[in-house]
Amino acid sequence: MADPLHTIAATLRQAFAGVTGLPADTIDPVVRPSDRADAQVNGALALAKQLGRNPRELAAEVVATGALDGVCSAVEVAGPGFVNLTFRPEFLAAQLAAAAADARLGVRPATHPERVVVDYSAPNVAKEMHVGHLRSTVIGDSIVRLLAFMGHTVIRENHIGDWGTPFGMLIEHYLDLQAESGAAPALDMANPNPFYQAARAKFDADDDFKARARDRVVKLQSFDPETIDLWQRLVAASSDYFSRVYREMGVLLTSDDVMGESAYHEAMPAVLDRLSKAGLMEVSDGADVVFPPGFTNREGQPLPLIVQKAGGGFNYATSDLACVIDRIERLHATLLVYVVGAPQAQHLAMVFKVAEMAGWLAPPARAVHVQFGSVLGPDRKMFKTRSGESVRLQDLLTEGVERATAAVQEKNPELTAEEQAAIGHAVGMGAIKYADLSSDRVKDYIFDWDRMLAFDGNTAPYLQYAHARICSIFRRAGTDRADARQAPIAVAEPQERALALALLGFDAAVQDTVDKFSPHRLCTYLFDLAQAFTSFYEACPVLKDGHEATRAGRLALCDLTARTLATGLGLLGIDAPERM
RNA sequence: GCGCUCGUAGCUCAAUGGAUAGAGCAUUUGACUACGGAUCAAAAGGUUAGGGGUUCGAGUCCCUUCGAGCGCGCCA
Repeated sequence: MADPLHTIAATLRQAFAGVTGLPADTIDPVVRPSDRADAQVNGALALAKQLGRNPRELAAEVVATGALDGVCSAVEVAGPGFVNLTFRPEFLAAQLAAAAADARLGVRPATHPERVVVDYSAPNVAKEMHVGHLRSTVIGDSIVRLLAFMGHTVIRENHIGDWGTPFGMLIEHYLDLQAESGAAPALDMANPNPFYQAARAKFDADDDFKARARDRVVKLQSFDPETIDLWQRLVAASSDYFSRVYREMGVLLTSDDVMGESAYHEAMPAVLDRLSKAGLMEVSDGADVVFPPGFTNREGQPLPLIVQKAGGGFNYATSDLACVIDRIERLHATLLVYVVGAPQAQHLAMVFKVAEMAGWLAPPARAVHVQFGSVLGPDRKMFKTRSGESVRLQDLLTEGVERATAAVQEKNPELTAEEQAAIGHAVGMGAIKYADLSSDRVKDYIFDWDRMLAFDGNTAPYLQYAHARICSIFRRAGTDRADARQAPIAVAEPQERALALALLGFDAAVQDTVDKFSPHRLCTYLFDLAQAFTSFYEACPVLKDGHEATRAGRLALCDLTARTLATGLGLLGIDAPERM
């Protein structure tokens, strides 16, 4: 184990058990980072309370066992019963060596690997990908990478909006265009709004068109071959476009991950059947519904989840339930992760509740709504263009890359245009993603180009710069990175010590991030690490130091820092260029 | 009306129930013939929206008031 806190917690659990007589597996020694020492132990306070003892005495008894003498140079009881720990440099060096030798950099894999479905992005066919899809895509992608890194089997699913009543009018409009031009219309899914809005306008204005559109929906839902073919063209065009955007973003989703609403269409009757057999179905105002407990409407009456509309059609609740069944019974997932905006919280809670009531979602299987807030403009309202339209995702990405590329050109005029473009892409995309990931996802955040692209502060460019500087040291040193990491690391200077402690916190940071599905925790960690590195960089010369052992040890420290930064950024879906 | 989420420095944000609430930006003061200054060192900045409660200990948990955003039966 490369995490000293984790290593020490195991030791202390035994020590507390010996002193208190309690079973070790019920004891949490509560070992935490501290600004007063390398770490602090808080477990004595709670245990003393539980046993009716004096916490300082209990803490002193644990210290007196000498369990920590091998790893700590100072152990002292302070305040009401805290224990402050100072690690021995040799202990830190050994932990660093373990991390450096580990391809996972000390991050422990999951003790119980699972099959996990992550549902994210979910744009709509024949509609724009806009800023509203940014968060689901970026957060979801990071969660996919984190879960996979932990050793879970991750199944990505892109639940695109490819089914439902709008397709009647879209297909009829498509046919109108075809009849007018005499050829298959070109579908520009990078700019689908004119197409969608023209269809919508006809639908609203023209009763005849409206009737055709409704008729077409019926044909679609009964799998009329000609209609399916037309529908397929729309879906394929959009899906191709989505894939292009994902490639540009460096997001893992591909067309193979598409599991749109249409994929569950055939499974929906069985949902009703099974709900009926489970005795959960009721009829309310002509619709078939389930009343999950704990939900009420405006009038304080029980709120139903409608699974079949009064007219006989299904809705998204039905398809979401079919989706739960599919993920559990076909894919054998035990964890369903929904990376969906906060406004869907009640809907998803009701779907999960009904799935539990029906027995589909039963332990160990469970569903988690990884919800997130909105992207706001500088006015603190929903981020819109000046003309009040939603911001196209593509435009946002392009602008970010352009701004970053301009900065790279200014700072590095000596690089080739190709190199500048590649670095600009990494920095611009990284800045956008990092801005989205670095604040608590449940809160809204304000979109601000200047702040996210700043080279100071908690930004992607700052982290990327720290990484690039280390790469620069190795270019200059002419030392092979893999050789450099073999050298023993001495922890002598305060900045070396601070950097060492930061590096050894990687495991805890990743575990915490995954447990809470909160990428901002990893961001905070990486920023702290980068700051510890730059302080070290200022204070501790690597190549200029005269002693060979010091130089080798510091190079090893640099290598581990660079790998930790690159790996951490990678878990966020962000590239770490070697120069910038 | 009910429900969910939020309210922390001038601004943008952190803080698994642990000691003195931390960063960054902006402001002020230092360090440049630089292992890459896209940097570093430091100062200043707070009644954690208000009020109760639980706890050895509360920004965090519970209740309540105020404020903001989003939901609340046949769109998805």
